[in-house]
Amino acid sequence: MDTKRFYITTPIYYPSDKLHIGHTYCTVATDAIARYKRLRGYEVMFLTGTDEHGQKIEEKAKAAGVTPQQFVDKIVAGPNGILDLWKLMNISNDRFIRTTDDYHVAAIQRIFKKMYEKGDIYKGAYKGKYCTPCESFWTESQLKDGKCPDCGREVHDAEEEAYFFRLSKYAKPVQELLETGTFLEPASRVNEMINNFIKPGLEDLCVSRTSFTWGIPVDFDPGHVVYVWVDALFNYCTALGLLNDRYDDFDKFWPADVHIVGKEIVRFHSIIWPAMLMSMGLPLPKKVYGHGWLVIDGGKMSKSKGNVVDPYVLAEKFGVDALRFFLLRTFPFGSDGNFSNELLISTINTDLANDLGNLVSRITAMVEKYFGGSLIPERREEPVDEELISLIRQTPERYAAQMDKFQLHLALEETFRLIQRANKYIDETAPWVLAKDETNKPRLASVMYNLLEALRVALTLLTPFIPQTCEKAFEQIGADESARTWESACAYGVLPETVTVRKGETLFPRVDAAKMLQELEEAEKKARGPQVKVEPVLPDVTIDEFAKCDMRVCKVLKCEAVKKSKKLLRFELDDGSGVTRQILSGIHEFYEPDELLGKTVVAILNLPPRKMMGLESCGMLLSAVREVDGKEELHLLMLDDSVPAGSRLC
RNA sequence: CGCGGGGUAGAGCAGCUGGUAGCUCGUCGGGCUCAUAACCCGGAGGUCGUUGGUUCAAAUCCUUCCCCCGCAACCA
Repeated sequence: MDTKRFYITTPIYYPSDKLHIGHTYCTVATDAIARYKRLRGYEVMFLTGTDEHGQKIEEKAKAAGVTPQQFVDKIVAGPNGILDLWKLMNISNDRFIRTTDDYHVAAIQRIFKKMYEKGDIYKGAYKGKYCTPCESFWTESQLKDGKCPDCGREVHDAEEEAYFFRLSKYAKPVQELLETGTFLEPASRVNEMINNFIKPGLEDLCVSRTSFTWGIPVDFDPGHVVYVWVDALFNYCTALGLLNDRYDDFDKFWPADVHIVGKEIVRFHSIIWPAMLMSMGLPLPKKVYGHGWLVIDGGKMSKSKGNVVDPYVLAEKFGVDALRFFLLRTFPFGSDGNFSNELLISTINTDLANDLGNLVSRITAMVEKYFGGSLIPERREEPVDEELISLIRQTPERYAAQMDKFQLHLALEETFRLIQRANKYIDETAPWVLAKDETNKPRLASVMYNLLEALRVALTLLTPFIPQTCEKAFEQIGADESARTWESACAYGVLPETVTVRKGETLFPRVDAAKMLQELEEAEKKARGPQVKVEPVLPDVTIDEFAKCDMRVCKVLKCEAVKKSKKLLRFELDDGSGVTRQILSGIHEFYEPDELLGKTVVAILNLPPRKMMGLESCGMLLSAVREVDGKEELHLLMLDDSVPAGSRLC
């Protein structure tokens, strides 16, 4: 019999910016499913990657003064980039595709040409509203008050030559696909697609652009680049080797078992994607699953609101497994979830520290205390054991039923029911009472064994979610590799009779909520950048009063530290008069004398001379000053060296 | 009438193929002391957004209105 195979994907993310907790959520969920399938014995292909072309990246790169390739390289492969993030989050993807990879580029050109030769891609004119200064096309609906949404200026009708995909041709089969079967889940998303997009009629889709160049060139028509649809969606196939020889398992893994996607791109995956596959004569993926979003205070996370949550900060503070667990335990996978630090902390404390971590801790402690670490083979069963044992037996099946529906939070709920039952069982059997009488040893051994078995099964089920912790905990309860399989999770009595435990480090320390919230706030403040305190504007002065200040450009002829002074520097300046002027300035904290030699600075000359540290200062150098995070910062005002000494400021 | 989702105990959510309203946190009280001040048991707290209807029976089906959120060509 063939090995059971499972192909699962995340979206390929757009690296125009650092990824946030929402991307992490999606990837972690996909990872848990992939790990679960491996546990179940499937040969899994888990793909993730990045969608690196497009106008936005071209613009961002330009603004940053680098090439688009350099720009995406940094975000994808640079320090704290996307690859690093997935490594940190312990993501077990088998492959990572970048749409700038050579094999993908070449394959997309072939796919585009194939669809063109078939007649499903044709050349036409893209009509829209054009903003000349922004060099951008907009649709009617994108306009803001009839004007360019970017710059607010007038737009005019324009058209450009472009290639179109005959999406309209596939409207009917796509509708049937959505209406019958379970292609798109959760089911609530189906109505949205049909009412919103299919019923009003599917228009042909613009699949090339000439307005920017950062994309895959249409090889038979210079000037055109392939637009996102064909480029990005087909990644799921090229990464397996479709029309390229980098990989060779397209036949093995295609069609995909499930594309996990965010709800905002459900449309592309449930309408455009199947249509394009139909055009190519390829089998359709078995399922598209649109998960919900993490929202904050009921509103969307966004840069402009400044409420974007950084996964690095959270992983560092709470640990990777705790973060993974929280994301998947707390929120129903299909719908939106309200993210908050308070909820994160309370989930960690309740489930991971109090229930799971503490259970491991109390059981291993008892086995060590009462048996010196290894159980005796003698047993004495009692009726009270029945309930626990029967739950141990039932849980894997219930868990699997939920996992197979991608109801990750419910699968975890089932698992924690077992963990809670085990905690209760300790109360029911009161091992510390049994331990007082030697003759109860066999009974005590039974109780401990049942508890260890409950833990073993629970840990196996948790492995896809918190792999690192489970490994540690398995060690502690004396479960070797063979006792960590799915098959053994479905059985009772797998651990050896005289199993040896070893109490280890605390798996999940309780989090001090008040302290942690404060730390997070500080970390966020730091991430947000320094807080600059700006002084209020002073009361008005008249132009005449201002004109009394004689501010002039000076050249630094000599600069040295004043002896015994921490702050003072002594300057000899050329103020244009021909006579050297001496000024003292308290800026030694910010500048060393050498670096100021020869600089062009500005000074007020007509202040009355003043003595400092026994030296006379004839004027004052001007600096830009402000308070950052409670500390004063200063920049000496310096001009271009081409400005001659003696020039007056007015 | 653009489309979709949602309004259920102090907070966050489940229930919604109709039949005495559940879960987690918090709160109050009790138990236990093996354990990460953890664990176990119990109590209090809800006219299930609003209007009308179907039914022996509605949070659950239909209807009126109100409020919140998202989407509306590419932010998971």
